[in-house]
Amino acid sequence: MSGAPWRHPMYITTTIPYVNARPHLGHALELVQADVLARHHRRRGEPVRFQTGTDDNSLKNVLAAETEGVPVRELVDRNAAAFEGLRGPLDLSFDAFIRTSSHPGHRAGVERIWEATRHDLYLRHYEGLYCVGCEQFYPAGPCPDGHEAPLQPVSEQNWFFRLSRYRDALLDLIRGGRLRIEPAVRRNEVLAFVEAGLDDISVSRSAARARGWGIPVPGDPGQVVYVWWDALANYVTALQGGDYERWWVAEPRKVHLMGKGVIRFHAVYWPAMLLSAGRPLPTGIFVHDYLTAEGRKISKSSGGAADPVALVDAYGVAAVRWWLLREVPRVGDADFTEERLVARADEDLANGLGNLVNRVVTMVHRFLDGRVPVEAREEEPFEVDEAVHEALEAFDFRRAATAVQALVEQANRYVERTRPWALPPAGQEVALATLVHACRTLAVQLEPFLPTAAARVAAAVRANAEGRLPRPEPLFRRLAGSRQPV
RNA sequence: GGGGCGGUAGCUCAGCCGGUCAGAGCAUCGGACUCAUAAUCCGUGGGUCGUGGGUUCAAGUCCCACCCGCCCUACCA
Repeated sequence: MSGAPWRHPMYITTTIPYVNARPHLGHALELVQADVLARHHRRRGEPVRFQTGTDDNSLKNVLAAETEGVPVRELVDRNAAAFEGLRGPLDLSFDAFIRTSSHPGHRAGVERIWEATRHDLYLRHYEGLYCVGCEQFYPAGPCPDGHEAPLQPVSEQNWFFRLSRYRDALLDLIRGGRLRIEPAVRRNEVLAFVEAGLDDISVSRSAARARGWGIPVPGDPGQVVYVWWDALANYVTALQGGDYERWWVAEPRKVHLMGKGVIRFHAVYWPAMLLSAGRPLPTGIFVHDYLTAEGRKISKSSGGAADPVALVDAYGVAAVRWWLLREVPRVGDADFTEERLVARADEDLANGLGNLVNRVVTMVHRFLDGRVPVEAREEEPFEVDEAVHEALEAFDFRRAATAVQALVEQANRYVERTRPWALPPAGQEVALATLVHACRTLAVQLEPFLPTAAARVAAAVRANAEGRLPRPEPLFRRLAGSRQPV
């Protein structure tokens, strides 16, 4: 047996948003969180698949296209491209981007799952009030979410799924921890919901009402598959060939990230669907809360303040990612303001990290002719690896980012304590070698959070062929006062 | 209607099983330093821990009621 430790593979997904509009900061939050997890686990040597994408088949897309007066295909393509285009500006490292309307294996995959759950499907005549906004039926109006569109009276034959029979199995899974739901508040919510008893759910819609958009029900072309049934399946349909075995069956960790609004679909419907189909289940569900922007709910009308690309253009990707990671609590909504973004970036990145690297490198040049005597290093405990790992295991991105920031503060205190400029040459070597080491550690620790900035830090403290550090240059400019609000 | 979460210094928040838990960061004020992006480091002030009861030798920390904000769920017609 080889002594190499086994590295637990990890499959990380975000939800696939419907694309009736361009992405906003809330989408960026989920993507960046997933990205941090992906990079963190890759760094630990674990195989990672990080997948995201778009739900193209939602009826809301059809309605948005009608409102705009453009073909659905065109609107969906355009907005899906905007989501995929987040990759560059936000420094995302997803391995796969699935679009439910065009992924080569998706439709066939949905059809297979449909067949596999057929023993739990039955036709039932249904009359009810349908809210287009929620894509859901309600016994009576008005729509609890306050969608403006009036509820439509609908009378049709639909396919129903015997969700009711999975109550006990779901409770066992969640209580037993095989399906981990974080934070605990959300877990309790799901348990309460399931304990109260589950009704069978409708999993198809008439094709006419869906304007022919979506995936036809196998053997019943008059119906299309309920969009959630379709969308949830992406987590497995995107896994083609051996990928399905590798990332879904061979017991990797499988973690779904999502906003609190869609927890029921992921923690109840989706596991039940998989149980019915005889397929393996996800192992973890992490639920984040919502963002508001300048005190208001984020919506299409809230304007540029919530446009992640505009924010990156104005302030840089480091500032945007850092705000999302350092200021958003694990539990509870968070209010985004440009003021907070600027303050946090200047405080932590410019005055903290950037200034630290700059002062260290400057001293190396002034006192040591740019050379770093590595063997002289003092064993300062600049260790945060464990703290970061523990925080990320708990999906506590803020605690993890704070742990990295603590290293910056530690190093700055070390400078004040040792005062290298007042030391004799031998002492300067020790102090500066120690500090350069701290900066290199920082570059490593920062990578999952701010990959590009981390690379700049690494380059700033990397010796060239002659063993010299590059000339110091500011790594982060101060943002306060330097930019017009978005 | 039922269930749950939150209400702690000006601001954002930590405080798990009750006893240095009255804290951190920012902001304010004072000091130090000069290597650095007028950056950094040290220290100070400030709070009846939502309200009112209760349990206890001892309660932000447990119990009850109420007020405020929010979430989930249901629909009592």
